Amino acid sequence: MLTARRESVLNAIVEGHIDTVTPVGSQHIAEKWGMTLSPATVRSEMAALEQDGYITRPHTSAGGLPTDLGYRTYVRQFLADPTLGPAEKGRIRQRLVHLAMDQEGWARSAAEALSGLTGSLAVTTAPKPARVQLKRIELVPVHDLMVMTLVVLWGAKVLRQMISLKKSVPPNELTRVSNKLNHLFEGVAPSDIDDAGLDLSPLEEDVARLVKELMKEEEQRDLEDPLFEGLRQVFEQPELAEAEILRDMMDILEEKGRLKNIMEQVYSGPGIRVAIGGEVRVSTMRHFSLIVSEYGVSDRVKGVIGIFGPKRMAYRRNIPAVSYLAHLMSDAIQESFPR
Amino acid sequence: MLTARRESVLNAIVEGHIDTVTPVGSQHIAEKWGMTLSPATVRSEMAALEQDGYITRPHTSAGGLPTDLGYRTYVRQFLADPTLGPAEKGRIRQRLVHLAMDQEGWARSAAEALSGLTGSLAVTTAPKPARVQLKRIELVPVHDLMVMTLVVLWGAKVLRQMISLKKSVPPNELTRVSNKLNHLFEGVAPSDIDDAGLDLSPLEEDVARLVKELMKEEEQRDLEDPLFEGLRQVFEQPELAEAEILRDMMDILEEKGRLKNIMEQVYSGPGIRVAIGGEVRVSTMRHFSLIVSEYGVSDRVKGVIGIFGPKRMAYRRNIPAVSYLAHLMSDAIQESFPR
DNA sequence: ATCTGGCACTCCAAATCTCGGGGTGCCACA
DNA sequence: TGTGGCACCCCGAGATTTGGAGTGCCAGAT
Repeated sequence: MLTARRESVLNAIVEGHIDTVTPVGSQHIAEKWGMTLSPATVRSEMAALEQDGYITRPHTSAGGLPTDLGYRTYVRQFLADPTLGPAEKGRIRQRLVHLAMDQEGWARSAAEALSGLTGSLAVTTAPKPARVQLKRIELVPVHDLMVMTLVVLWGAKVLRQMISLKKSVPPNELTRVSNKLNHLFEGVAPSDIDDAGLDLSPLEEDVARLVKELMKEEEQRDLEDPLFEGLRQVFEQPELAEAEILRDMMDILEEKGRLKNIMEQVYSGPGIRVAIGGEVRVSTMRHFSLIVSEYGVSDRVKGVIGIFGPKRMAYRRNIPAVSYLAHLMSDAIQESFPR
Repeated sequence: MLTARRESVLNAIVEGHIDTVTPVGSQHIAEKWGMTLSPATVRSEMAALEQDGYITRPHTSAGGLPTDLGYRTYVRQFLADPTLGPAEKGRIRQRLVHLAMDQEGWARSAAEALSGLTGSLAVTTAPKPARVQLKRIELVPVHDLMVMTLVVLWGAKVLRQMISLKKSVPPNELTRVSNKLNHLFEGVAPSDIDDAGLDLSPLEEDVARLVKELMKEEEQRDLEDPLFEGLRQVFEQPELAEAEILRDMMDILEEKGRLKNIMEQVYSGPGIRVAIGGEVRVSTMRHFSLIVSEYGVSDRVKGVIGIFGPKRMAYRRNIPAVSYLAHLMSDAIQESFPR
């Protein structure tokens, strides 16, 4: 049974731990309370909290530490109502300047704002349109048996892939091929690329197939690669003195794929999500939390923005910040992707 | 006076320190020597080395630690002759597979090979052609007052920049503009873009100017942005337990610009270079060393590859590895950029 | 039926102390 | 010029101590 009082004791424990790093004892809590409750009473509440799995103790006769479940219940209140003071809102808006930037620029700018504001490691992915449409194909000879295929999509995304040829092809022939294909396929979606009955040369066919392949892949992926900002700050966190924890973090951050994978597990649909420690089935996340929110315009374009850090992070500030920034991004995108 | 014997004592100190992490005393050295010299004699040599600034002592009556100068003299021998055993060569070649990769792919593959082989943090920049030449201009509308300009260069590099328009321009007008400019400027170098007497519309002029600007910038930069590989491994290094040293490292690695700057200070021309600790005037480099080598084909295309790590790194292995890999890269490039 | 003050007890973390060993410097001698 | 010997230094790893923060529980107050 989680009575109201018990819950506020839990809150005090979580917040106490967040800003002292150490286990927090009954006295601290009673004091924070303005002594409307005695330490002894708090102790009995703590015993109950431990019983029910909200807190643990590092050893008998030590203060309490929140468990994942403890954090979860603590966090719930901010998820329910992630509103932000107007002052904070202003501060965020101020930091988020993205005039004349491409989409990756937006993502970077958002990450910078978020990181600067919360002092944590911010993670964002650039907005990615759900449907892809061909703008132009470009064939650039690299040397006689190698050609780089560039596929420019609407939205200014560029895909690239090398082709190796069996035999040398002169540049002007390449130009002819790309012109022909551009003519045939301009503005087309990957499913509409169909070379049946078009009477294409073998090279033309190869290129068409490759382009279709690349575009399909692009359409399949649902997030761009994440980029992060504020790595340095996260090292200030005391938990990273632990070699093992540091290793875990590097494991997650070293290749984008890992982080992306975790983000995909967590975000699932609009709204703000939090994954706390072991809640996501990745062992290296044990000591960390991830706050993420999707942003974008439903079904047309989306990205994800979030904060990664030790479980002992400032949820109270971070959750509303992520939430608000996601809204700002969505608004900006709404304006930029009309139609 | 650095006699031959004194120098070999220095070598023993450096290598001893490299693999024990601790200061190294006269006994160790004498033993390593097979006891052809007594510890007492070694001590007097060490006194001289300290006198001349090759080593320091953390306190009276402790073993010796190499200074930057000490490392420098130690390293000199490998710089003079950075040859590698055929076995090692084979192992490197084996790791370096870059068929059908673009140039950034090469750089990444090289970094992976280097990192995997030496267990250090490898840094590379993609090969960058010295001269730039226009392949194609692409104008992609983003929304009615925003257009993304893509500039495709020979070598398949793509530059991108947003333009904001004063008033809306229909897509087919954009296509017309890009077609016209492509017609005029295809294959041209930035200095040859000259809109005088060409009778261009204001928009055409703007785009032409922008393209010229972008290409000039591109020509000016002499290195691509560095990318690195093997971050996790460098954290295994015991020196990074020191919070301050760790912070210094994050400072250098967090934004590419910083690292690039240091690399540019160090590399200066073909051949292999080493910067040890304070030798480069960047305070955060105090505890670190950087081995770099240019690669490429003289005056036509170049990049840089290197290893970053604590001063106490395996120069003996790392220097030849960097050197050999640079050669491999140069050869590969030679093949791929004929003409 | 709850809450509280009091008390005995636990455990950690920091401070202090001890001590062995790896190191030096120097000197006298081959 | 190199070496053995010797006195001495000083760090670092344990061992020991100690103070404080904390608990659990009980008996009495509300």
